[in-house]
Amino acid sequence: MSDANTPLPTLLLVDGSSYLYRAYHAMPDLRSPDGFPTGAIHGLVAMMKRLRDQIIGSGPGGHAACVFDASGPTFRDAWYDQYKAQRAPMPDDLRTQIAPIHEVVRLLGWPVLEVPGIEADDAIGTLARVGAAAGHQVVISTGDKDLAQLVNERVTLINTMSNERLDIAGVVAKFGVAPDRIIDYLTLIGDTVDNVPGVDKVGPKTAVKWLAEHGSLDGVMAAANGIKGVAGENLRKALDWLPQGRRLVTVVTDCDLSAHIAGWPAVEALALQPVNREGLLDFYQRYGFKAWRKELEAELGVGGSVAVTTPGLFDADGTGAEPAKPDNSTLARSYETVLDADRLAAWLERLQAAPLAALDTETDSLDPMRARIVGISFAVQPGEAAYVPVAHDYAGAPDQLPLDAVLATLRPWLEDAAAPKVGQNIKYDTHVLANHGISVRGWQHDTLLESYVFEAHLTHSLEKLAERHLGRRGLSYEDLCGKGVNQIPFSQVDIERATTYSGEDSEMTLQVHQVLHPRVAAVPGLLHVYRAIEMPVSLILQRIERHGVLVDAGVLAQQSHQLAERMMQLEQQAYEIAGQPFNLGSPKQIGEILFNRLGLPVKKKTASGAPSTDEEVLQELAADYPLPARILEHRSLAKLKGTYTDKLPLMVNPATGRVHTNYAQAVAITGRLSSNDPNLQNIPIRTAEGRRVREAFIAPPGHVIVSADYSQIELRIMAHISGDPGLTRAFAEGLDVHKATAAEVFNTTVDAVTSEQRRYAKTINFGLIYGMGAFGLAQSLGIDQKMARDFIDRYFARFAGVKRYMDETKASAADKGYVETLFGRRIELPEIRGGNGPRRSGAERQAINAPMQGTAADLIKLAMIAVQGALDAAGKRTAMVMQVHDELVFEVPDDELPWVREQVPALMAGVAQLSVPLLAEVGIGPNWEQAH
DNA sequence: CTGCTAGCATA
DNA sequence: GTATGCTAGCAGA
Repeated sequence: MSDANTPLPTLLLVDGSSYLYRAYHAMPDLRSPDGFPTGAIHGLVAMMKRLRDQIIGSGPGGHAACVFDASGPTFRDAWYDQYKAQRAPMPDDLRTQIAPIHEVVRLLGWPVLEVPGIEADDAIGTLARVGAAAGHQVVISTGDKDLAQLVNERVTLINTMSNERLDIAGVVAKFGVAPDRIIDYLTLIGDTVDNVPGVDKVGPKTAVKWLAEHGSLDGVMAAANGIKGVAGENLRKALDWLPQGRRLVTVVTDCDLSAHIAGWPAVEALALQPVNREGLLDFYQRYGFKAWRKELEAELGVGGSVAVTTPGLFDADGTGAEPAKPDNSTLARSYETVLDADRLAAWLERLQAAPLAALDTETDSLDPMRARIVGISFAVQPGEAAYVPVAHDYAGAPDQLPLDAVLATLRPWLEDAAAPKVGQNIKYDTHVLANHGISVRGWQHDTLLESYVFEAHLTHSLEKLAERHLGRRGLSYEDLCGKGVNQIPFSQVDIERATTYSGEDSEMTLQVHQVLHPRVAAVPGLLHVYRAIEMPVSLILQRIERHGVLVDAGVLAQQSHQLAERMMQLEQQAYEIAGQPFNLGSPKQIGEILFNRLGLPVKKKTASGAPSTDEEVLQELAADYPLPARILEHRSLAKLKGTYTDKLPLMVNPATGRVHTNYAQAVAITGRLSSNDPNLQNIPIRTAEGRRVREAFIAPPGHVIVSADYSQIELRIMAHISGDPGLTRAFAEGLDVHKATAAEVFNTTVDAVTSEQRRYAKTINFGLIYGMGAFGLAQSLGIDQKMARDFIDRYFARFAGVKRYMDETKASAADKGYVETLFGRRIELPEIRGGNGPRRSGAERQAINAPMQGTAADLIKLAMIAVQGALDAAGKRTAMVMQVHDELVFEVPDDELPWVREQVPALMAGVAQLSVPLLAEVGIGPNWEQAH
């Protein structure tokens, strides 16, 4: 559509910045002959050419501007220090394309505007206001909804990507409010991209409803007290913020641009210029846009008109020779489907010659122990990959090489420790191949772990890594297989699409590694953690998981039975007291019975406002009423039964008769592992009934369970890092550290410390590790806050080094934005510099805790490496079967027990020389419970 | 069927 | 008051 029929001259304003990312992500990873990234340039040029044609027409004349954000802070940053704080930095591959983009847009004849300190939106707002006042029909091309607030009789929006056009009626249709209420609308819902909060839990629906009811934001705010529900409550909480939010989302239309546009504010200053063909020719030459160059040469040869042609936006090389494919990300790459033995042999040669090869398996299951291979992909250089399907079985699927033949061919390479390999989450692929009898060797790198070490606080899926580091978006698993009920197994995915997907996975893994590894290696501490800790631990975890642990399902079944009986009794008693049956598993129904029917006092509320029935509350009520105690006991038994005694037997792998947990190595930001399916790191121990679950974790005949755990490891680390003399001495002398703490705080001797004093000191010690304040201590000791404050003060007076550590850590974290473990692992704390109080306090507590928790994690990982290394070197059959943060559990053949009980604690204690001794204690038994 | 909350298990 | 993962209930699709 063109505006040729409108009587007013057109002013076309392009929000260049809003299209940068879109073009970048939409385009394949194009490169100039010398390797310079050109995808975003290509996308922008195609779009600018088309826009000029569509809106202005191909003849001379017309007014326009292409506006970009400048780098650096703007006035909004000064208004609000969290503005755009969550935004990821621009990928390097995009950043380098910005200067060429400005250049080429100018060559195409466009006035280009980029004003330091002023955002593109505000510049556009100003240009639009002035243009409209000067009698122009203003068309704003943007992908950003925020600019809808500028729409009026003279101003329309057009989204060039989607071809959507918005006038006043269009805005009402799309957003449900008129353009002059868009600011109010945006203020209410907030802007997550720019990190501007709105009203919590209020989205487009509620915002539109409120604005319809109350006319405007001011109307809504005035009516705040009358608005019911959670949304109303959140609105009242947000009242102080909203004026500032409104200011942030309001586009400024009176910026001073005169220093940046010669002749401004005359609209004539924005006249479109003729295309600079010579300059453009040279530009196309430099960046390898061959098709456009030819086209321009042809035009120059004919010496014809100024017509600018418009190849499709997604026409990757601009030749127009191929129709644009819906999946543009696969263009310009070469992925081969390997269906015969010759091609497989050819790829094997390439793999064997490669300095580093990426591989990825596609399977029929997420469970690493049960997954069967459906296909394997490889990449040895960017842009190229092979996919070897072996088990696609949909109707019409081509004949594939048999899995056995493929593995037989590849085995020499897969098992060659001298053949360097990289993968994304190599632990999984190692399991999968092990399921088929292949022991993969030669893993050099894992992009999952590179990313985890580099920025643990982010997510590490290959999809995200490719976006973050390659600026690339591949096919997603969901694209291929769908989700939920409609999900199909990978074996039913069309082989051509599977080739693209799996090929991309391998190829992107290789490329992510090429980008990420240098960044890890640039920081010596990170490289050390990656190479000397995470990579070796990954292999050990694979072995632990694969070995599994023996669980006696019979013992658990019996416990389940006993639990069920006791729960029935409790239920009957509860129904009698309540006078009616109710679901003891429902906090909601418990609340109804307790607080409404029986009229017990409400002690506290949950986050969403319901009366809380948590343990603390029920404990308190149990002193005065009979029902809460029954509920408490029932709840704890239900937890045991539901989570452990019923569930664990179901997790026994029928093929091995064992339970194989999965350790997540890249989840916890402090460096800890986490365990899932099942979680073996939260098996009960505190209560007697719970503890019995551990009786089911047994050693097979001729073996024993050995548990070795670090004693007080985090407190020892605190002593080491802080250098506090009192704490150091307590450990050096081998004292009971809680008693020693109590003796200091209560000004008595170690021998005279009462058990209550020790309990207090223990709570303080733990609290300190968590960055606790007086409130928290008071809460957990059940004392008043002043008393708690007093304890803390006395503690810090006696252990001044600890106090100094806390203060210095907070200061250093605020200064650097991260904290470190003893071994150089970094924990980013983006919110420690953030304005908002509670969040910053939270980050400060993390700053205190993370070095201790993280160093403990580093130490036990080093212990795993040391112990497994010693076991292998000595040719022992002892197997490491679990890790529980400060504890390692082994399944030990009887004859190896002397070696293990001697060596393991020594190895654990010897992984680091701190200023206090490390101590590991050993327990031995027929099951895990008795090994403590 | 999916996603959320409340509650609770561990270090 | 740090770091996790899992379950039942329940609401909205």
